[in-house]
Amino acid sequence: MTATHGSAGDRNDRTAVDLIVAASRFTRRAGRVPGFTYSSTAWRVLAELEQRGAMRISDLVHLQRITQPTMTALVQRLEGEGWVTREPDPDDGRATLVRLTELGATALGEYRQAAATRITPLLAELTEFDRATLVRAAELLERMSDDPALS
Amino acid sequence: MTATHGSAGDRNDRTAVDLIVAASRFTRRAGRVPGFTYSSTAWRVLAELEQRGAMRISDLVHLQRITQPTMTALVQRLEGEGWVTREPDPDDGRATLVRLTELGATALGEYRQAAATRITPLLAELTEFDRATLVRAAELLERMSDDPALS
DNA sequence: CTATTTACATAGTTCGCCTATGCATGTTCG
DNA sequence: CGAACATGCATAGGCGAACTATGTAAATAG
Repeated sequence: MTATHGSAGDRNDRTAVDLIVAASRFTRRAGRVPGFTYSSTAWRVLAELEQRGAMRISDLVHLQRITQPTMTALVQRLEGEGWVTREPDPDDGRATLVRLTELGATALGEYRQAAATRITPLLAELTEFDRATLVRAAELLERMSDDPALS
Repeated sequence: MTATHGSAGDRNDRTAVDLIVAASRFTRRAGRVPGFTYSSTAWRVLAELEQRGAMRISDLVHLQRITQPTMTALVQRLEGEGWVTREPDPDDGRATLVRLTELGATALGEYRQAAATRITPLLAELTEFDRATLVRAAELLERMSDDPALS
């Protein structure tokens, strides 16, 4: 970090790095829930399917920023768990539609419950203002994550 | 998420889950910097060594929440890059001290620079209040990450 | 119709995590 | 003092998570 002059750009650089580090650490510690061996990406895929309904593998690829073969492999594993189903896309003979199953929704809910159980008590220790800060920060992180510049 | 009653606990559960998801997505998108193939954990280890000086493998294990063999392997790879050195700990014949090299500090700086380059413009588009929100959120995430409950 | 693009599966590789195990050193206690 | 136990880390093996490369089939463009 070049801290020669305290311009806004430099301050934002520092904030950017701090944010990446903090998010990374938090993700590592909060996201790995004992007893749940699948990765953050897997849970994010399930959540995306829950929110949006059936999606193509290529759609998931774009949203999750991993390569198509990685996504194919993951979807195959999730299918093996009975958490998703795969069917041909009626609109395009090349494409596959991935759909969340009830079993998958249940598994996702259980992961969420387990993850929340570890974080919620920490949130309860914060002030109302700090909690609101984190709520807003989550929104901002999501928004930034969706920015085309981060593709 | 059981939204049957709007108690604070449930709201905090929801916030906890949103935070985990948002941090995970942001980490995936912001932390994977084109041209830099090492994982978040690797950069965090380098940053920790930079901040604290030479450390034992077991110290790094505790701080990063990964197993000792995983850390041994990572340190070996980092050593192979010339980013860290390993030497016997004079205080304990079993232990190894890992030390950041100048090359490692340079590599870390380059990663930071590259990572910041992609996020900083997004920060510049936010209001001053939202930026302050993210600064505070980073602090809170770090604090929560350090909580013994998340071990 | 041909050429090109798109969608996804397969193959191979490396990294990132894990558990299990083994060796060496350090500590405690009878 | 020596045995039992604890600690620190390296190695081995396994699987998931990521990648690039490649191939097949379907869709699109000219």
